[in-house]
Amino acid sequence: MSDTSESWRPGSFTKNFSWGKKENGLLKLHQAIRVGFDGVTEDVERETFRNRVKKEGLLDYIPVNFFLFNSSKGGANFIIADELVFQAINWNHSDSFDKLAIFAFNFSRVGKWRGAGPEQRYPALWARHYIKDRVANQFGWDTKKISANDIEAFVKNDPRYKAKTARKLSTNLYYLYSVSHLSDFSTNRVERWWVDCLFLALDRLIEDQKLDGIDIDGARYASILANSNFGDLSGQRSVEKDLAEKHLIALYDACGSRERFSEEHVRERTAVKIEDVEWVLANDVRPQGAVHPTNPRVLKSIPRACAMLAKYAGFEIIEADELEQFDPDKFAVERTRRILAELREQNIVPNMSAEELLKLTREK
DNA sequence: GTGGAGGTACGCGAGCGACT
DNA sequence: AGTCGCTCGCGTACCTCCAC
Repeated sequence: MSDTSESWRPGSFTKNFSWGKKENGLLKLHQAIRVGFDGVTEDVERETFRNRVKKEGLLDYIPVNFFLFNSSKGGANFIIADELVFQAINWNHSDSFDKLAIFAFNFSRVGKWRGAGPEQRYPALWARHYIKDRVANQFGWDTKKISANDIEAFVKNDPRYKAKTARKLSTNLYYLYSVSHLSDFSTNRVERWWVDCLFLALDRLIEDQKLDGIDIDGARYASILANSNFGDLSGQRSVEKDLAEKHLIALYDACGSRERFSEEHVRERTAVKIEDVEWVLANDVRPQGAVHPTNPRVLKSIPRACAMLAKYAGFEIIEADELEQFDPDKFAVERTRRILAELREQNIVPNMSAEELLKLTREK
């Protein structure tokens, strides 16, 4: 994807979406994914996905050509099960889903399928660059500066934009940004949707390379993520996010990257990584949360089977019920209390004064 | 001005026959 | 057997028009 050879094409983005009421956000995309995958987080044939979705009178092109990832196996075209699909299937529609989805759109890597032109693999480069070059780098994520006119001026003035018209594309994109809460990307805190974006970006980057016959191993996850402009595309950058990134990459790798959705793979992986593990079949099939002890905002929803692997990677597990109304501050307080109680139980008492301790920490 | 419906032109690739 | 070139159909890209 070098800059000089890039060609920005609108594709069917100048077509109308019928997203419905503005307050519903990207609900129709959420519905299309659930219907297209028939509620199962497993790769599905593109043809099957489209037929299911069309039968329900839902959108088809826009989801498959802009939001999801296409790959082929044995000559057939598939839509792969990735983080966006996992979130759509396991949680009801929410603002968080919309933010993850709009990130996927801006990330603009949707793979290949039979009959697709080469530029369709990166279908929304105009959006990707608008976010990275204009919104992140020029506006510093002051999203109030985004408007249809600004988008139009941006694409029209770029020689890489190759289409006869720009108005419809600009109004469509502006509409999409306003309904999907892009304005929340200005936060410098780590939030649930951002954590999901990171997993999604890795899913897509790895699959994109796989299309060219390149396998990416865990040691390269950090560098491919950095080269993909994930930082700029996922919102305001911050130290908290940079620190979280390291832990999340480790978690992603530990859970087996995209294999995390296959219980069979996770089971084998767990047996290899952890000795004497006892596999307990749970009645509850809902995903769980993995929290990093250094920052309870680093909370990732993971398939239930991955719990052991997440623990192995240094995360703590929280139950599906807790996940819904998880409060990071409360978690931090309770965790400290628990650790102190454990220390007390083991008769471990401080042998220095508070003043001495403070002096020690200041010198570090 | 903007979202939505419908329409059409066009390009790509599958399929097939002709020729080497 | 391999490859070249042509046709055809489908999917896609983009347009116009309409309602509000």
